[in-house]
Formats: sequence, structure tokens, C-alpha cells
Amino acid sequence: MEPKRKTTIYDVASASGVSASTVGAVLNGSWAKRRISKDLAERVHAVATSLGYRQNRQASALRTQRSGLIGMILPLHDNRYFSSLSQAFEAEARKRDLCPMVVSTLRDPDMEKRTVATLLSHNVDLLFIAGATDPDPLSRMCADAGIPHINVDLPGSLAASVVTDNYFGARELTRHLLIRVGNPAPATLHFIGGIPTDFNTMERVRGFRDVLIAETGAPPQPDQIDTCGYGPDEAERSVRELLDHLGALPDGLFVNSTIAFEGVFRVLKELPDDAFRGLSVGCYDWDPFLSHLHFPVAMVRQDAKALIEKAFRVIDDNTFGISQMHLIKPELLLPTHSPEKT
Amino acid sequence: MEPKRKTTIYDVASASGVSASTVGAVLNGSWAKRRISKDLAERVHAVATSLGYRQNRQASALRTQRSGLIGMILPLHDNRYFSSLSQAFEAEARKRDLCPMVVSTLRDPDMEKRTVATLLSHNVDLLFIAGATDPDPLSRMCADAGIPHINVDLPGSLAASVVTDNYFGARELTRHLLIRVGNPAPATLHFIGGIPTDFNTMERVRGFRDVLIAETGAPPQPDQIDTCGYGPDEAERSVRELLDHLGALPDGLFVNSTIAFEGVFRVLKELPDDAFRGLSVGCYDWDPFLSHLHFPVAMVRQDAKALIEKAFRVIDDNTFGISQMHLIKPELLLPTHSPEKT
DNA sequence: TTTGATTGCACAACCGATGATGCATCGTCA
DNA sequence: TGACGATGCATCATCGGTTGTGCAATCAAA
Repeated sequence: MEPKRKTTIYDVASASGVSASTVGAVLNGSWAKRRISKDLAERVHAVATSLGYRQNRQASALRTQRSGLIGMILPLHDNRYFSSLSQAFEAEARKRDLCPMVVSTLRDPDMEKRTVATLLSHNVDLLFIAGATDPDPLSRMCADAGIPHINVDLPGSLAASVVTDNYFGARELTRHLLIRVGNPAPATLHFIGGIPTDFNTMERVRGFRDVLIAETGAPPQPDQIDTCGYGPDEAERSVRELLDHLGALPDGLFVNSTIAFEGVFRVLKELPDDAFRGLSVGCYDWDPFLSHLHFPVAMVRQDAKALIEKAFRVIDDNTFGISQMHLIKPELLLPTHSPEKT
Repeated sequence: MEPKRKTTIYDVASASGVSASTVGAVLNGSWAKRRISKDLAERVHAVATSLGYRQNRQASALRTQRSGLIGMILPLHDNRYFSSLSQAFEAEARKRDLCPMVVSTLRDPDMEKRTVATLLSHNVDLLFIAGATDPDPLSRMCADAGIPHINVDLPGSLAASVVTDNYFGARELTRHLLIRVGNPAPATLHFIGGIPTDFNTMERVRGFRDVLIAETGAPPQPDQIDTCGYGPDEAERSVRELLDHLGALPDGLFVNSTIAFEGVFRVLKELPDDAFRGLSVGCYDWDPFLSHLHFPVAMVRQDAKALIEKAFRVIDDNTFGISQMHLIKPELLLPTHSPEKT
């Protein structure tokens, strides 16, 4: 199998006895506009398919300055929320006949920059910056290259941003936790997980706090908020310390991600059943199996599809350059009937 | 902000008073080979960075026939196993200075072909075909285009394939289920989920069957194997019918995916605790929360990293053209100490 | 029959980077 | 001093489409 050269418009041209420009026009659909007869167009098409012609997008892109690529960077693939962003992103990209390039940057600002540079080098027509820890320098890079871009999931100040309304979601979840507890004013809820400097975490903490103030009359004590990081191990340690300190479980737990929840669960599963009586647990982010534990868990589910669709609508509206935050409401999933043993 | 044209090697050339080819050589690192003085190289570099030069990969690719892109198609992003394939794929791609393009094809043979055509059109240097329902036509397309490619997760007959040793995994899991049951010969295990024509499912069924024959002396009855499809709803229906038919749970369940497990669980969670006494449950595929249910679940975890690394090794060895199947062993995860209530 | 407008396609100049080739200049050695 | 190799860079064709322009041939109108 020799490295057969791919067939080009020139091959098609000489095989069908017309000029290359005519073939080009026929094959990219502009033939009518270029007053090429329908007859010829059909003949050329036939020859092209018989030769197995396939357009070379590099050549096309080089000339037209449009690659047909659309990029997105995100922290991780291996995560329910982010992978659902990818899936939604791809669906929308396909609708627009763009080829998606989704690359993860592992929450590393430097890798974010390098990755954006790479994507710009490949001349993506559009760039989605999802969950970037440091979006503004990336915005600047895109602006320099003249590439439309938009922030998703985490806002930036130099371009439009489409983010989950985490303040709303946190309020909903906190309110639910309080109600489950039975609403006696001095209930103590604890917030666990996330990074204190992360915008989303800050918004969630703000929602948590505001509801506590409104409903119990007092702000949470500093030790009620432990933004101990992402990762199950930190969360596990945090809950163990909490147990040690309180001598028992608090009235409720607001866990800031499914990953943190894993760590929390490692502790909870060791406890006897009666330790859970009246415990109110919520998780910000969704996992189907969390509704199947031996105690009820309320969850907040972010709407990846809506986020992506809104972002594309902002792109289509040509308002992506305006630094504005578009909020998408998440959904509060109440615990399904818990499998309390009879 | 006018659509500033991106700076090219020509801009750098005139700004630094040298020829474009020299700039090109400096900027792509071949300057030493082309006997350009270190002095000049440094000067040109300085000018280039001050002008914010960034290589146009389309132009480069057009000339060199190497795009620097590496493609992978897979069924879904939104899935633990596949997204971990993506993550591993990306890590390896980065090591080789290739830009990953991972596109999902939703288990649709037609979309698989269109997607591969798109990726070939973008001149990917390499293509990974992961979990394709119909890999051989895709192989042919790649061969026509002269693009090295490899099958992952599901084997094809026209190129090398790197797949999980599902026969091995299924045997391990089945054997474990039998042991948990207490090994009385006539234990009835039921296999649930997957598509009967899917190679991986077939391998798993084969392992299931062979262990049953070896350990109990008899092959499973036809009704012990219900390859009812992917998807929780089918699995749920399947288990309900099983319950109706048997009047109780069987001795053990071999559930063929976490997604099917969701459906199975919907049924199990409704049952009283004593219905689980002695029930032996396994899930082919891993999810952290499955080890946290109120009954023990054994899991098989496929090694995405090893699969991808092996695939890259085959590419590097230049043996990707040889139709050969490379098997990667999965890991059997025994249930952690189950949270049986005291 | 002449004029002018269409129709139908070919020509050729790009897009930006690459690399074979060519041509000075300089140093070295006989 | 002349021959020769080495050094350092410029020239130019090229990759494969795209698109403005040119130019016949055809057709309609005058």
C-alpha cells in the first residue's frame, strides 16, 4: 500500500477536462453563484466521488481564514458535569457544521494558556473557555488573534460569560436543608468543599450564608464553612475533624461537589444508623447513584445543555464581546423516597 | 478593535530586515540545520515575540502534510469509562506534541463515517477509533487517506486493536459471584444488559458461561442471559420480569454496565432488606458510589490508561497496520466492607 | 446586421509556511 | 595567488483550494 497521494481538485479537473477552479466551485457549492451549468456540476461531482475526492480543509482554511474548527477548553474530561458540557457543546457545534476540539487543561493556568495558544494556532473559528481558572489572559490572547470567544461556567471580565446561577442554587439547597432539619432556628449546617477563591464556590457560600441569615437570624460561624478544596481526601479529613470537634454530626451538610461527597461518604458510611436521624445532606452537583444511598441526599444539578445553548446564542447574537454575565438556573433535585428500612 | 490581520513570517521578515524563509527557519527550529547564525536567530525571535507572531498551522500543514492533529472518535463523552479514555488519550497526545480532537459518534455507524470523514478532511496525522460499532469501513477510509489508525475498546479486522480482556474480566467477576453465593453448585446467576451483537458483550457472556459450566457443570439457561440493551429502562424492565417470573431474586446478578445498573437498582431499592440476604451482585464497569450502596457490589474496572498507552505503543512500533488484537486486563474490585447495619 | 447583455467557463493571483537550490563572502591551504 | 570548501542568507516553487477578473460564445433587442 504505497502512500497514495490524496486526490485533489486538480486530479478531478484533469480527469473531467475542466479547470481546477471550476471543480473547486462545484465541490464547495458555489457553482451556481459562479454560473457553472448544472450539467457540468453533476459531471464533475460524479468524477469527484469516483476518484474519492475529499476536501483538504487546511488549504481551504488557509485561503478563506475559516478553519471550520471550534474549540473549547475545560478542566477535566473525566467528570460528570464537564463531560456533559462536552456532549452539549458537540451537539451544537455539529448543528453549525463545525468540528469540535475539546481539550482539558487540568485547572492549570499555564496549561490553559498553552492550550489556547495551540487552538489559536490551529485557527479555531470560535473558542469556548469553560471553567478556566484565569480567563482574562486567555480572552486577551483571543482578542489579539481576532477570535470570538466566550466564558462558560466561570466568568471573565473581558468577554461575555454564561454561568450557572450558583447563588440561586445554593440558596435553594440551603433552604431545603433547613426545612428538612425541621427549621428550628439554631440549626447548624456545614459547608464542605471547594476553593475559597473560586468564583463558583464563593457564590455558593454567599447563597448558603444569606439563607442562614434570613432563616436563622445569624450568619454561619467561620467553622461552619470549610472550603477545603476539591478532592475526596480533603473533604474526608474535614468531616472527620468536624466529628471530632462536635462529638456528633451537625444538623446538615452542604457538600460542594460529588467528588468532595465521596470523601464525606467515607466517613458517614462508618457511622451507625441512628447517627443519621434527622441529618440533612445536600450535594452541589448531580450523580445518579447519590439518590440511592441509605440516607436521603438533595442535589443541585447544573444545566449543561442550557449553558452551552445560551453561549451559542450569545455568539450568534454577536454580543460575545460585551462583558456581561448570563445566569442559568440549576435545578434542585429533592431526594427520592429514601430507602429507609422497614 | 479592527480585525487585525495576524502577523506572519513576512511581517516579521520585513520588520527585522531578513527574508521570510529565514524567519520561517528560525521560528520552526530548523535554523541550525539551515546554517543561520545564532545571532540572527535570536534577533528574529525577539522581533517575532514582540510582534506576537504565532505560527499558522494550516499553512504549515498544507506544506508539510502534517497537521499536528490527532483524532479519536468514541461513542459518548458523558460516561465514566469513555471520558477516562479521553483523559488518557489527551495526556499521551500532549506528550507527542499533538493536538487532540475527540469527537463522539453516539453509537451511530453513519455518524461514525461522517465524523471520520471530517477528521480526515482536517488531515489528522493519526486516528484512534474507539468503541466504534462498525470499525472496518472506517479503517478503509483511513487507509484510502493513508492515515495510520488503530481500534480501541472494540476490535476491527483491518487494523490493530487494543481492547479490554473482557473474557478474563467476566470470568473473574462470575467466579467471585459464585463464591459469594457460597458456591453451592446449582446457584443461578443472571446476566443483564448489553447488546447481543456487541463484541464486548459477547466476550463477557462467553466468560460468564464458561465459568458457570466449569464451576456448576451446566451452562446457563437461555433465560439467565438477558442482553436487553444499554440503558437503565431496559435493565429495569428486565429485572422486574425476572422477579415476576422467579417470584424472588436469583442468587446473583451480573450487570453489564453502570448504566444498566441504574435500572437494576431502581428495582432493588424497593425490596425489603431480607430480600438481599445472600444476593451476590456484580457490575461490569466501575463507579465509586456503587461501593456505597446498602448491599455489596463487586465491580470490574477497565484500565483506560493502559488501553491508550498500549495503543500509542503500537503506533510507535509501527505495527498498527497488522490486524492483531492486544488484550488489556481489567481489574476486579471486590466490595469494600459493606455497610451492613448493626 | 450591429450592439449589448448574458451565459459559461478558464486564468492567475493569492493564503502562509517550507525547503531545495543558488549565490555571494570568507577562510584555508597549497 | 588561486582553488576550494564552508558559512550565511536570499530566491522561488510549492502545498490545495478560493475568488476576482477576463474572454469567448450565445442570445435578445434594435
